[in-house]
Amino acid sequence: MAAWGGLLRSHATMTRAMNTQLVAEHGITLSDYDVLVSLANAPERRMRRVDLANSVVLTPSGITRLLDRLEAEGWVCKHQCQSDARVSWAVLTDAGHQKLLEAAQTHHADIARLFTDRLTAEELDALGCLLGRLGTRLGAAVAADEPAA
Amino acid sequence: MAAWGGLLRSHATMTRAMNTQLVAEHGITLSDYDVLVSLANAPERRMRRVDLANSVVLTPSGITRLLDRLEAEGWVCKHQCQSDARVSWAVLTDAGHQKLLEAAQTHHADIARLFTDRLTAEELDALGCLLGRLGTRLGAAVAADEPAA
DNA sequence: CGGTTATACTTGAGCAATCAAGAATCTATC
DNA sequence: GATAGATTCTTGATTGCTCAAGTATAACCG
Repeated sequence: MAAWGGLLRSHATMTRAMNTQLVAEHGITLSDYDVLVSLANAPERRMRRVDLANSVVLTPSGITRLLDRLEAEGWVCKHQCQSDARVSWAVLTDAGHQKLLEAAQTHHADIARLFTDRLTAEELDALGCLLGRLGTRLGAAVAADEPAA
Repeated sequence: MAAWGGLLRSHATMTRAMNTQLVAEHGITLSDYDVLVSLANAPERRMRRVDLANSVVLTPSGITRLLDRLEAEGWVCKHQCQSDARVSWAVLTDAGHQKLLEAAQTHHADIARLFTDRLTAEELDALGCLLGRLGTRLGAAVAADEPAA
């Protein structure tokens, strides 16, 4: 129970700080950033919108609107799938990748500052492990999807 | 870094599940619930709006609008402070307390199910401890508008 | 085939939270 | 005791997301 409270509070506080900083310094939200990261790590730097939604924990419509913004900025472009006319790929552009690298610099520094200033490497490791298990297992159980992609 | 990703994902997934459940079963959001809990735990079941905002990590205006909803439902009432005309107490009504108890039942069960099904008591304890430290320490550092760079 | 069902995505309406700005009140200083 | 600066709270405009509904395509199956 304390863990839940802690999770709620620490997440809310951190997320707010991170988001504010990203918006102020780079003009993107934390969700935007996460999408850019997901795309950058994806093969050929592209993902189906559905998978993207799953990856950053947003609804399909949320992704549509988020990508609208990113497309308007030229960081992502839409590409129709050949074999399945329903799916449209979200493809990270070079400009988008550039933007990501740019944002990552300060963002990584912020993360490091927030975490490593307050927890030891061991604790961090333990935390990552616990949260990782919670997140993935939970995703499967609750969202009732995601075969551990 | 993995910890941050894990935190983001696990929180997003859990929060969504919890919020959906609370809305569906009790017609309140997770923030609403947290406010009710904070008030219930406060001395005389009342808090200043500023402190409430701090407690659930919302902006002052966010609290105003949230309390508007709660007041409309009769779960909270506004009470002017005698000694300082600026502050208005948010006071938990009996109906509000009743509502909280009602919601807590299923909510606690959900929390327990999500956590204890996936982590041992020891792990839970460790997680709570780590997150607690992150949350509180962070709150002080970042909320104080710590300059970037 | 043709019909049903499932999947991928978009759109309109709505909502909760944010920021920016403002009103009211307290506190400190001269 | 007036004036300047905090502090508490509210309001208007905007944002990012959700839900519900809709379109279009694919897959299954008689």
